[in-house]
Amino acid sequence: MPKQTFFNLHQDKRKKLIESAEIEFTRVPLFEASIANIIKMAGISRGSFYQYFEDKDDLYFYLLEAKLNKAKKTFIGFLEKHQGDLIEALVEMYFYFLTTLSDEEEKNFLRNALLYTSYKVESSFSSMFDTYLDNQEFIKITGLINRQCLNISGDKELLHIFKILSALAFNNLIEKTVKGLTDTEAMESFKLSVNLIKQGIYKIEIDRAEV
Amino acid sequence: MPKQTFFNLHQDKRKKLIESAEIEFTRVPLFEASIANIIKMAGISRGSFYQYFEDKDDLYFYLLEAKLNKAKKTFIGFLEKHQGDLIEALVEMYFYFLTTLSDEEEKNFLRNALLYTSYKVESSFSSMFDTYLDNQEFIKITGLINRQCLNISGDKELLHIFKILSALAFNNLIEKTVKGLTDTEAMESFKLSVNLIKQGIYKIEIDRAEV
DNA sequence: ATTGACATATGACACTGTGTCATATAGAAT
DNA sequence: ATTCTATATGACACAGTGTCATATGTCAAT
Repeated sequence: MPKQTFFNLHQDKRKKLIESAEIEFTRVPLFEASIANIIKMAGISRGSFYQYFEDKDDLYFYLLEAKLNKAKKTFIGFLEKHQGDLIEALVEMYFYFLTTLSDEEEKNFLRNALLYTSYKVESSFSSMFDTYLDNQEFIKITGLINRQCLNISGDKELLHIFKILSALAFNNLIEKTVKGLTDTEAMESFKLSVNLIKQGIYKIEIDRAEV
Repeated sequence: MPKQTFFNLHQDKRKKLIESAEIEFTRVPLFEASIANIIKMAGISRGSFYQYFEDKDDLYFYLLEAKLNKAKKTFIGFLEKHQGDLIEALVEMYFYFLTTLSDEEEKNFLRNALLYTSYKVESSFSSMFDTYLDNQEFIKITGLINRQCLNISGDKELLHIFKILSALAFNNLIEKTVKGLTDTEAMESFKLSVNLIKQGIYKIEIDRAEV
């Protein structure tokens, strides 16, 4: 978390610093990003940077967290829109990432985050549930979900389904990025996977009721 | 890929270098690893290092690739053992990672790889299929798989199922690592997810035959 | 308006690390 | 012995990080 000094900063200065950081982290992934570039762009001194942040990571994860929180809000919106259908919401979320976020800069920031800190990105997203076990946000989200269409017996299964689906979404995004698939190809691939998961991958002839 | 000079090296020297690199990459992830440490341990000069490898990444991914190839071979073994049951093979593979690989050093190397270059690790593993489309290895693997118990219509679906399952396995491994779960907890979590995928997550009352 | 106390700003610096290059050495082939 | 080629070396130029002594700004109290 940035230090208090950073939050005391005049809005303009803070904004310029954030923008400079975004440019740098869009250009290259975290480990290649240089503080020198950021402070040059923002027009502040090296010493000041360390008044505001612990180090490069501090700034980076602050930015990333903000973007992820925005994404989570968007997701909750989709959940409401689809009357709690988790899968429909996730499919639309995936689509949203592919298209609405198709602004090149934003995309490259995401790409750098996904490839080099995927575990942070994904665990932040998929832990939307289990980190907020006690607060309103958790209740809000789980309350939204329509459980009737899901083959689950309790909260534990619900959590797992959410994890499976977000794992799938993130892995598809990474695959798209690495292989340079088009949006359409990525979307189709994702839908195919989701359908397989919906139906179940094991062939069984008997009536599902016995499960 | 290391340069020819590296492969021309006397076996002892090469082995010592590899071991030194493993120690360093076990200590810290790629981006924090230092060539200085590796050459100090291996007792070679800085210049020599650059005779053998393009850079740090070159050495790292050479080691990683070797470990992944070993893992792939192990997986094929499990596939044979379980008469082509993809899921049983993967569950055992996951178990193998958790236990057989429980030697602390090896584990930390894996941890560093998973957290910071997960996309490389996973795409290397899950592309076991689609990168070898033409060669014997592909035929060997797909030939091994028992399709009768899978709810698929062709190779495309098979590929997706494999991707889904490996995404799940890797994400579970990462979750275990990040959250510090015990082997048992991780195994249970993985099995729960796998069962959900087997059965399908959508509740349907009708006979599956109509799908 | 001056003082003092505190917050903020600065860039030189010590340090660690990378990749290169001119030079040295070894080995094999003739 | 000589020449040719492969390999070895560490000093060096460069780039980056985090720190610190010092400077500057701010503002409340007198």
